[in-house]
Formats: sequence, structure tokens, C-alpha cells
Amino acid sequence: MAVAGRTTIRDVAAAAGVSPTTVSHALNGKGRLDPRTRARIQRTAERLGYQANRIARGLRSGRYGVQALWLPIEQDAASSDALTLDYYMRLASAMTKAFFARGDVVMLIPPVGSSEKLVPVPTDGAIVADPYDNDPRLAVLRRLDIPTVTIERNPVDPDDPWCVASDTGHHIETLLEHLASEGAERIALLVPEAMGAWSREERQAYRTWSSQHGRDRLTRPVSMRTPFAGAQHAVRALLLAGPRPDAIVIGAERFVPGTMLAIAEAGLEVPEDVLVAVAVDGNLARASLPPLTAVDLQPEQQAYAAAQLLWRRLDGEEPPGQWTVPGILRVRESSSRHRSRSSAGRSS
Amino acid sequence: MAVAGRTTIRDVAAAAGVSPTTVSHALNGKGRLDPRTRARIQRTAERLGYQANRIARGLRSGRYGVQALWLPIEQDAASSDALTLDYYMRLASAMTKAFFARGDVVMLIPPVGSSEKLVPVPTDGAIVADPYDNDPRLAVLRRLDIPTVTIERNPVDPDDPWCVASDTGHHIETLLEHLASEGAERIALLVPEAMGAWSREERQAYRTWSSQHGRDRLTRPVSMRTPFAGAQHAVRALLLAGPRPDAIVIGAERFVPGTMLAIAEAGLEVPEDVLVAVAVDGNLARASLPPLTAVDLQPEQQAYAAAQLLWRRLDGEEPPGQWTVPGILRVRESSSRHRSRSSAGRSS
DNA sequence: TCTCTTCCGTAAATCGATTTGTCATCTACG
DNA sequence: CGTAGATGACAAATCGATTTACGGAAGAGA
Repeated sequence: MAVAGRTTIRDVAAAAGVSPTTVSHALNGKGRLDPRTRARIQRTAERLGYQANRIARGLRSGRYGVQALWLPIEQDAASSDALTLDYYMRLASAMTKAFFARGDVVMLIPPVGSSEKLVPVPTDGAIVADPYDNDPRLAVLRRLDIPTVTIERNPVDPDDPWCVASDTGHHIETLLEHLASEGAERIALLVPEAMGAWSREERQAYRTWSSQHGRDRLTRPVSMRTPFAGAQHAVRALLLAGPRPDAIVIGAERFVPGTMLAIAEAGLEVPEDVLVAVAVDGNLARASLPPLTAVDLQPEQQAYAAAQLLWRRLDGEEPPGQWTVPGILRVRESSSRHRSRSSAGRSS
Repeated sequence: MAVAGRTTIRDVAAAAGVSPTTVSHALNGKGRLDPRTRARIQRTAERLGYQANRIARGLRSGRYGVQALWLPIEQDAASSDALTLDYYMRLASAMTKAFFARGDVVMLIPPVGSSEKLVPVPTDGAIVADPYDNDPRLAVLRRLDIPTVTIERNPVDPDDPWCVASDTGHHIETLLEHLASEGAERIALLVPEAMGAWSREERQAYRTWSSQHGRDRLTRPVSMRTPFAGAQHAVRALLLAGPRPDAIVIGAERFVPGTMLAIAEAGLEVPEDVLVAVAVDGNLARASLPPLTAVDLQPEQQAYAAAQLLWRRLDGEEPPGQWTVPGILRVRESSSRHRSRSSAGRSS
């Protein structure tokens, strides 16, 4: 059938002149075997291109070599920009690669809505990206008793050790410091209205930094449901009313287009009139004109860390504690007073 | 264990007072059963929340309910822009949803390089997106005897009926007609150097249309390996040398940023000095300033079509012939001579 | 009444691997 | 020489479902 790897354990056993049991033991390093027999069987298996059928293995051992990845993409995201997130694409891709390094494959789980009657997926564990308050994904996984690791903290249980976290607060500080060092006086923050731990930490860090440096606070919450128009209106209002900000920190990738449009509509230039920086790097930030300074969350590192944690959890080991992946500040033209168009390149 | 759905067929059998065989037959509509018994068993199964364990089912029946999705993402795509393709993200997401509608889950297959020793994936079938000449993905799948459906034609076998195609030639014509109707006289084409059927059809259509309308041909091939710099240089050369084009058709999503930068560097405005349109819609096109006219390939439709085709193939049915998903022209500011900044919105 | 169908339902084999329990064979030592 | 203990390999049970092949009961016809 469509089963990959036609040769079965029986074929190998026959070829090596031993029993299937012995082959299994030899290849899995279990029982007691003469080292020479073991080596011989391994060579035979190699030669025949034998690979254990995951299905059969999973049936007996309860371990399938399949991990689920559940992105926070919403139910009716078919339309346009709701799901077009560069960051998640990189994450999914990196996750696939990280797990494959040890032979595991990654399954994408569809949106929450349809998962009510979640088909019993043959899954060892799951990665949940950006959990939000009372996230139904976590509820489902808990009910099914599937070991889980989150990317970013679970707002309901921020100290859960099975978590790959970013130091979001530190990222915001870094951006603020950078903009301040470039001469920004009034820095505004566009932050998701969402319920994630992430936007909460952004606000918190912004507030703390602002009071410490005696700056005005210009926080503008924007709905994640209308990222484009929401950001556009928020920025327009910011730029028209009162003393206008001379720098904007964009808290979510999806707010980039709306922000840039509002700035252009106001007849302002980046970075001459307004400095701009983004808390999440992605192609929207890189492809803007000019390219936007941003914090690279390093999804590849996060994926690697998540895979390590999940494997550890599956092995029943103790949690090593939350794993923090440091973001990297990518300085680009949008935050530099002295714009040089020729070096228009992309940093690293 | 991590197996979802704890109740087994035995539990249902016990609760309904019948044998496991009867339960299996009742739920799968096999064998001969008293309709009342069948109904009773179905109710019992429902009440207990019984779901067949895919693993066990797959072992016997050779059908796992797992489909593979193999994107044309390259091996060391960890770095920046190689894989940041909105289109593929939408495709993956839509695919996940389309398959889940009938209970199948989607697995992402990692890059080709690492798949040499492809772990025998428990997969019924596979979807290969944008196959190129002598695509190793197709080779692997053929060797493993896994039924496959491609999205876009296989250049090596363009008439393969197990294929969801776009009418790329028609899309290019549509774009050219549209630009011409907006007054464009000299239209250039930026086309991937790649080996896919896709770029070939783009060139072909452009060539045909140009001769039919007595236009100069300004085809510029750009390497997919350096989409940014490649597009930037190509467009710069176009704009500086000779009579410059007054419109550009961008053949691949990844060329958008480089193109826009080159235009800006030349001190030109879109759409006042140059009209721009893209052959593949995505967030790069939508988020540009101004938003770019583009052809929406409708990945959701493609995913649906691919799922239908694959299921049919798995059932051993005859191919219904290639399935063409029509693209939709999304007209935006970049191709309209009369720019109206206030209606800066996004079409549909 | 006896046989021949038909109808329902079940027991048992099967898928491919892992795990448990058993059984020779060999070694060591009193 | 006999026995406890270690060693190396295997037979059989198992995982949870599907599929095949069979058997008992009821109904039909002679």
C-alpha cells in the first residue's frame, strides 16, 4: 500500500537469519544481544533500506513520531490578511525541520472552530504558539491528555515551565532605548488589543520605561480583527491630534501596512519626520519602504527549543525551566535620522 | 498514553452487548447487520465519544487519514526571505482546513535536502506545490509509491491529469490588457529564472501577447536565489537604459520589494510614472505603498480542488482531468493613472 | 419433518512492530 | 561432577482496529 518502506522486520530477520524479535532488539538497543549479531543485523537492515513502519510501532509503543503544531490562526481566516503572517510561516517551517532532525514529523492542526470534534489525531505531543487567555487549544489538548509545550507564556499560567518564552519586555525596552538614542522624544506604542501574555508585557514594559524616563505615554490599542484599518486610524489620530509623536513602535506585524499608509497620508516621511520600529520582524518590516527596524524573534531558535522541551516532556523528564530565546535588534533605515538611500540594503 | 480518545472498540462492544466485529461493521457500513442493531451501536459509540484510533485502523486498512504537503521551500531557507511566502502560508492553511473537512490531517514535509533518507512517513497521499523540472520531491514520492497531486503543472509531464492548474497564461494576458487599457505602452515583465511550468507559461503568454499587439518585448529573468537584489538590479537597469518602460508586470511575489525599491531609487512614482502589477497576490502586494494590482490565485480554492483530486485518486477512481482554478484580478492603486489617495483601501 | 436459503452476528486471522516470558547453552565454582 | 547464574536468542502475547470465513437461527419449500 501507500506505506513507505516496503521491507518489513520479517524481511530483515530472514535476510540476517534471525527472528523478528532479535531484529527489533538489535535496532532499538533493547534486550541482550551478542554485539556481533547486533552489528550484523544493523548492516543487513541498512542494506535493505529497512525503516520501521511508524504505524505499527506507534500501535504497540504508544509513540508515533508525529508532533502537532497549532497556530493561533483564527477560524474564518480564509479572507485576506488574517493569517498572512510571515512569522508563523517561518515558525512552521523551522519546526518541521527541528523535529525532523530526530525523525519526527509535524502535523498542522486546523483552526479551533472545527476542532470541537477533534478527530483523534495520532500525535505524541503538541506545540501551541502564542496561547491567549483561556485558549481553547490548550483546553482540548489537556482533555486529550497530550503533552504540550507553548511558544510564549500561557497568560493563565505564566510560570508553566514547559514554555519557550521571548523576553518581550526587554525587546520593547531595547526598541525604546534605540529610538531615544536616535533622538526620539515622544514615542508612541501601537499594541494589540489581544489577550495574549505578549501584548500585556509590551504595555507593561512601555509603561515602566516611560515613567523611568519621564516620557509621556502614548499607548494605542488596536484590534487584531481589523489590523489594517485599525492601525491606520490609530496612527492617523496620533499624528493629527496634539503634539505629534516623533517615533512609533509597532507592537504586531500586522499593523505595519496600516501604519505606513497613515504616515504617508499625513504627508510625513520615514525616518525624517517619524522614526518607526517593529516588535516582530518579518517580510512586512523588511519589504517596507524604507525597511523598518525590528526585533527578530528568531523563530528557528524557538522551534529548536520547543522541540527539545517537548522531547524532554515526552520522555517524562523534569522541566529544565522556561527557555528564553533572545531577540535580535535589526537596525534598518526607518530608525536612523541620517537616511542613506544607497545603502538601502537589509541588515543581515 | 498520548492516544486521543481513550475508549476502544472493545468498550463500545461491551456497552452495546455485541462483539467488536459488529461494532466495526456497524460504524463502517460494512457487513450485513440488522438496521436496528446498527443504529443502536452508533448511538452507543456516540454516547461514549468513541473515535477509531487512526493508528490501528491504518495498520490494517492501509489508510491513515494523513496527507503530506510538500512545499517548494529550499533547504537552507532558514535565512530571511527565501521562504517568507504569503501564498504558501495561505495554501498550507487552506489545505489543512480542506482535508480536515473529511477528517484527514495534513503533515508538512521538510525540505528536500534532509529528506534523502525520508523517514517512512505514515501518509496516504501527498500534495506537491509548484513542481519544477525533475523535481526530487516527485521522485521520492514515486519511489515510495505514494499517490500524489500537484499544484501547478509538472513541467516534465504537463498533461498529468492529477493536477490543479492555474491558467497562468491567461492571468498574464489579463494583466497586460488591464495595463494597456490604463494607457501603458511599454510593459516590462520580470520573470523567475526558475524551471517551473509556471514561469515558462508566463514568458510564453507575454511573448504571444506582445507580438499580437506589436509591442516591444522587455523580459527580464531574475534568479529566485536572490529575489531581492536580483529584482532590484533588473528593474534599475530597465529604468535607466534606453526608452524606459511605463509599466512593469512582476512575475513572482518575491520580486516585489526589490522592484519597489528600484523604482523609488530612480526617483519615480507609482502609478504616476510607472504602473505596476503582480502575477501572484499576497501581503507583499497588498501592503505596498501604494497597494499593488495583482492576480489572486485563490489558494483556498486550489486547496479544496487538490483535496478532492487526491481523495479521488486514493479511491482508485479515474482522473476527472486537470482542474483549473481561475485567478481573480484585484485592481489596486498601482495600476490606475488617476490615483486617489483617500480610497487607499484594499480591493475586496 | 427435513433440507436449503437467507439473515445476523461472531470468532479468528491479520497488519508490523514491541515487549514479556521462556528456554537452551555456556561458564564458574564448590 | 553437579548446580547456580549469566548469556543469547526466540516464541508468543500484545496494541486496536479491519476483514474473512464460518456458524446458528429463522423462514421457505417439498
